[in-house]
Amino acid sequence: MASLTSTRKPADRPVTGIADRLLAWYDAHHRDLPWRVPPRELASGVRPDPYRVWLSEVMLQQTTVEAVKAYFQAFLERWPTVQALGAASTDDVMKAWAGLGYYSRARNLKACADRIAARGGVFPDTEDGLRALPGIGAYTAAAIAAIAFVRPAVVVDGNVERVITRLFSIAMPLPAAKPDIRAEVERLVPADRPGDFAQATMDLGATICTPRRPRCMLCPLRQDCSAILSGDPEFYPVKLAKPEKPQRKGAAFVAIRNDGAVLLRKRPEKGLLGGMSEVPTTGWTARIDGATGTDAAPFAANWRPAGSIGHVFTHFGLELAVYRADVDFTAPPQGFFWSRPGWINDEALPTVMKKAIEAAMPGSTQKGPHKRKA
DNA sequence: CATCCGTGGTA
DNA sequence: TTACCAAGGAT
Repeated sequence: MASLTSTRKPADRPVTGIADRLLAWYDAHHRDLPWRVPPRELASGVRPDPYRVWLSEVMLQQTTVEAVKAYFQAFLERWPTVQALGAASTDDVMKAWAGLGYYSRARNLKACADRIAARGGVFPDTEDGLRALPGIGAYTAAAIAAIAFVRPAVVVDGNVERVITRLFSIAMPLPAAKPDIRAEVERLVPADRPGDFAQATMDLGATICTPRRPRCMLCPLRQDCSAILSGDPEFYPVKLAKPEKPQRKGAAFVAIRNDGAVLLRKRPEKGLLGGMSEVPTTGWTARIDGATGTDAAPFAANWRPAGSIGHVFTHFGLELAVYRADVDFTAPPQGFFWSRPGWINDEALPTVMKKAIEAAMPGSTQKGPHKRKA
């Protein structure tokens, strides 16, 4: 049975063949992704563009492949090189990132692009060099080093953790099991194809060794897998229960000028939705609820109820009462600005704010990466 | 090591 | 519907 401690020694079991079987499966069943150089092309000497590898890896942090695709294409089209991204304004990058979440990534992306551009557009080709850059942590540094620079880096993401804990029946809960997982990956990674090995493990985790209902019958590693013998591979990886999310309340105020312009303001650079734009709201990021009526409106106006919207953040849920007022003043109050009429989807608005605006102005917003008009 | 940080999809 | 979770990083 699985051990709860680290007494298992990595050298106890032979691993010959695991990487080979995994890579053979990858050669035949890999996903075709916009940022990826497929194994056949890689073998014939095609090298991945480090800019694309980096951009995709940052976007993929805690974000699904399907959500990333459209944003990756939009960024690449608008900023084809890291120098181009370095020449962009942080504000434009935030606007382009709107809707993808974890907005500090966008700020760090721009900061990192500046650093790379200052080096002539050349990325560091070592794990340590990459790790020192903003927005690049242990995982991303290893992934770029392995995929773009063929370094034998130990790439461990959520997929790898799941595959490895099942393969070796590691029952120690995460994150305590991370050192053991790293040790197992370290002895599996092949020196000649570290990038493909990393991507193969992630593809396996995404399509076969899934969190729920893994398709073990189709798995190229079923003969190597310890968890499958237990009859309940889904048991792994073991994670501690997460604390339940508190529910907060507040109000949002959508002021609309007669030409359709919406009154916005910019949020502080740090913290929740840092650096993004918003319609004025009552407090709701504090531990306590904000006011839900018009008492706390940013200024006097004919505020009318426009329904309410719900939104779920990482660590709390939010219900926002939405009010709309049609106003006739031209000069924005101190700290506010008017969005360009009809261009609300071009602002750096997080999804929760688009929901509020949509409630006040049905049909005005749309999802996905913003595409600039000509 | 724990907490904070978005969003959308799935069973 | 609730609950989980996705190619994590910064502090």
